[in-house]
Amino acid sequence: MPSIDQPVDNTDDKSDFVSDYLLYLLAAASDAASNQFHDTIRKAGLRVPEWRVLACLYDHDGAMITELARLALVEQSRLTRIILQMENRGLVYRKGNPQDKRRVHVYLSNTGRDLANDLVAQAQIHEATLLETLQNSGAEHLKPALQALLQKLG
Amino acid sequence: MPSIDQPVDNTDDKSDFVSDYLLYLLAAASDAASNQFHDTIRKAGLRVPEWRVLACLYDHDGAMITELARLALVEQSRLTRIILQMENRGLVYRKGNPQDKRRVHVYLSNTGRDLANDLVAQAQIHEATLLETLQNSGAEHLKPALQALLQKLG
DNA sequence: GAAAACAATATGCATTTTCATACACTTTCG
DNA sequence: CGAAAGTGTATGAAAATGCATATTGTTTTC
Repeated sequence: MPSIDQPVDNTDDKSDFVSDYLLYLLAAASDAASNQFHDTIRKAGLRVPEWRVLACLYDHDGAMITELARLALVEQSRLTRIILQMENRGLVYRKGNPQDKRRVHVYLSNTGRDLANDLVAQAQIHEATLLETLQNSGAEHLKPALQALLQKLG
Repeated sequence: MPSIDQPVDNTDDKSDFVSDYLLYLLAAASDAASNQFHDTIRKAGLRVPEWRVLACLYDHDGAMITELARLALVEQSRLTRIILQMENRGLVYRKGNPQDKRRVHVYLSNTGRDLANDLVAQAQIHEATLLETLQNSGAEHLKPALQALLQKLG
């Protein structure tokens, strides 16, 4: 038990603004919930944006760079480089579109697909556990509300 | 109307996994909602993490570096550098704790406080507008559910 | 059917970010 | 007390990031 301590604030409860500010709550909740799973990601040898790309490709194999950037919530030039790295690691491959030679489509390799399957399964387990933890906390409203928000803002 | 186009997917609706994955919904919703306001931030000459720090200090003036890092959702060594920059710009100042000389407390300067007041006011307006847009979308459940989540995971 | 406008991806470069760890100080404990 | 363990902040260096823009290809317009 520290003695000299009279910290400015050791809980968050005195706050006025941020603790009731929607944009903060969204960021903080995303952060808190995701961090739990990010250890799993890193143990699989991936960084978070790479996992996001893998998960998006799981649903949208063959997506274009631009689509994928939007889906995975990363800026395009950054995605280009992430994809190059993932290609070097054999997780994905790129293929030009012969109809429109500007376009580059990205596909999961077999290795990449195995990894994606594995991590998606783990993500679903983690999610189930998380939702269980959140029982009686209004968590049942969470997904629909978030989906509606995305709908309206998308 | 493009003709040669048979894109893999131009809406998000075919997806299986991510579009119903809580961690993705949280990240995407946070992203979508925040991006709206981030223009305001940049027009004020701040980058997003600086605004977060300012907002946290608005509530917790005098917080320690470590506390502030946790509140503002940034890694400690990064916060140290953000604070140094903000100090150089005259937005905040640092003050050692005489009782515990390891600790550094961060305070809003007058300039910083003015800016914080201004931006917090704008944030609240933006939030009100956003919530209005989200009427009948279950938005009224959003804050409580997020707060509960943070409570349980904090 | 050119020229201009637009679109998709890549890249150069300055800056930021991360990670590990150093450093200074404090608390604990034998 | 004094060594060891623990905390809080800073920093060096490698890597990632963002921004503006180049490059290449496509659509539109006249």
